[in-house]
Amino acid sequence: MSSRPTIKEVSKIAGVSFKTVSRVLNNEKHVSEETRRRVEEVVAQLNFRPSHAARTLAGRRSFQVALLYDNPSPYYVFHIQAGALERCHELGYRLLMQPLESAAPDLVPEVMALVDEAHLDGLILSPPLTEMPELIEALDKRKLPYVRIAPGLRKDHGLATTMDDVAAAREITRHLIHLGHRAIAFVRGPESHVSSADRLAGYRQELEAHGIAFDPALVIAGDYSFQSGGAAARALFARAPRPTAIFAGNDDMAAGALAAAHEADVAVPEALSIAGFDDSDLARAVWPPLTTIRQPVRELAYAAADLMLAGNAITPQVTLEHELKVRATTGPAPKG
Amino acid sequence: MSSRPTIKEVSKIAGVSFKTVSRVLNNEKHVSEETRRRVEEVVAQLNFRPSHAARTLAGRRSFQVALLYDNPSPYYVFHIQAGALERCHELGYRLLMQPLESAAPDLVPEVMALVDEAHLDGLILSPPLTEMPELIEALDKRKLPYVRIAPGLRKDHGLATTMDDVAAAREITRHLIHLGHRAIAFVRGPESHVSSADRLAGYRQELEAHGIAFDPALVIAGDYSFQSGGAAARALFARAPRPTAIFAGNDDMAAGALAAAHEADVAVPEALSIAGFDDSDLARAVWPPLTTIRQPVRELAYAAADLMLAGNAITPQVTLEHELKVRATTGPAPKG
DNA sequence: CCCGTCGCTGGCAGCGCTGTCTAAAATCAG
DNA sequence: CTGATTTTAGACAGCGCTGCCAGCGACGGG
Repeated sequence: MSSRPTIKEVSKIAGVSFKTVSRVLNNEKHVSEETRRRVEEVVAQLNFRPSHAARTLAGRRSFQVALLYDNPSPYYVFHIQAGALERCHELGYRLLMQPLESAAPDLVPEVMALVDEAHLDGLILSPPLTEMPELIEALDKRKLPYVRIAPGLRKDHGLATTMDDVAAAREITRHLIHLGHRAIAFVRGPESHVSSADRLAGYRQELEAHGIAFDPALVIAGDYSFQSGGAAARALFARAPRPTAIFAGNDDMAAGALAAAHEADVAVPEALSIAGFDDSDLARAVWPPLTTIRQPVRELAYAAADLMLAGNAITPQVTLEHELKVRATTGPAPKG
Repeated sequence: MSSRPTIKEVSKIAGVSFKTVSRVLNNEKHVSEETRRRVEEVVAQLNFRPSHAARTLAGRRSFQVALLYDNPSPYYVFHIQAGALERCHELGYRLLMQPLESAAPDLVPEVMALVDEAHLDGLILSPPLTEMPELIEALDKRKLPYVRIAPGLRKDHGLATTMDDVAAAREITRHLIHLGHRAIAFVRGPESHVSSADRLAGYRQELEAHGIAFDPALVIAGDYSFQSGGAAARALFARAPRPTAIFAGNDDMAAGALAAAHEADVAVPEALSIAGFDDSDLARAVWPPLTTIRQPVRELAYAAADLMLAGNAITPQVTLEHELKVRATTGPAPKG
């Protein structure tokens, strides 16, 4: 570990006080153009980067935020990470990825310890951590800035980026209805995610808007996993008459249902239509490719970081557009 | 942002000097049992966590390492992250996830700037960053500790965790040969990953060990993406006679080939066997589920962090076991 | 022509710890 | 029981920055 240059060495070479170098680094005013240029030259020449630890210790900001997650989906985590990382990087912030167990009894103290230890300037919460009342409360009490990615947004509370799950679910349900389906099953996600409830609500609303009675027996509980999608489909296949379409609350479960259909020799989409939600990598990798809703995961995270670190207070909530992706797992309802 | 407790407050309550608290926190000796207990009590009671920034600045260690990656696969990144994060957490280290572009001209200065800025204690490199000579050289010169995850290991240079790609590729090729396949195509990955070359070598070796001539025409270039797997399969389907098996260098490409087979109405595994490599989430999500090699991605990363932060110098290289997962995309070669 | 103001710059304390040195108490050898 | 050593503890500097305050020359209003 060779010795790294410090701000003092830079100042010596540039022939100014080290305080002036600090000003240049922090883009403060009251530095003449001439001086600024000279300092910047030396900084570039030495490839100098100020010590993050020292700035954190001396200043009131750490330029460090954490993204809290508790999600088993590689796809989801990878993309929110990418989006948040990008915006943080652009704004000169560092991002700590922090997996957590939302059910752990010491969740709040754990988070607080992390905040203290790292002097965090803010927190980005992803589902289901967006829905932990004790956490939100503790954050508010501590006046710690935070954004929530894709929460239910029932109470429009604090900074958040989201998409309209209800509208999206209605859209894909409508797509199915327009194809002639009437017996449409819904595989819901875990209770802990408000998105599951929202998608269920959208499904139900659209059904009723078309005069189709909502049938609770057609709603099967899943947990957003591939396995649970397969199990749900198998349960549905055991019924007569079989529903002609399955709308799964996410792509993993839809892929599970699709695999179950293949296994049971149910032709998709001829005998059964399947729709997912998320447009994860999986949606394009299975056969036939899944009809689904594109959720702008990466953009949601990018906007979240932006909102917290560079946002104006005028628009505390940002809603991003989803998009119905009609692919090959949905088709006209079979006759009869 | 309420005020966090400091080491001085802890020391005041415990009735010792703050230096003694520091000793307890760092598990140094020369502290009486009695004193240690008392201090630990106060620490727990206040939920005190020492300021990472201050320790970094004052000490010679930052308890901070970064995991460098340049990989488009959510699955891969998610799992190395999980493994590395777990071991780092256990050892009291913080992990920075740092995406990078391995082809960028300023890769080395970028990394060095990161190291300086964060006072990093070490680096975990994942493919293809494990194979950048300038990076390795710069790291060596700076005497910065690093581990490489799954490099080629041709020159056994420095710390590394790896698996035997050659042997694994031989194994799965053997499985295909035992099923009666003779015309086995191979879809290779990008040049930048040594794993592609290793897997190709294993494929070739096993072929020749069974007296099957290696046919360069049966090797199609891919880039580890789903698309490239599909393209390779379509190119193969245009040939007569068609190979009876395709061994793809990773699961994404295998899934692409599988989708192409479905599209072209080629029955898998009856008319065509397909094998992948990695045992990613995808392998179980497609239909039929893929025969593949389980690569212990998470364990590789866990071991890497362990090697660098807690390892002994005696075993600088760790090789982890792979496992052949025979699922449903491979079957007896069609007669004819 | 003096004093207030503004733009630019430097001086200095201090953020919360660790490293090192030193002092006091406890332990041990002879 | 004395001198040497070890264990335990505190004092203090200083890591590399930022925040705050002071200084200094230029400029302008009265």
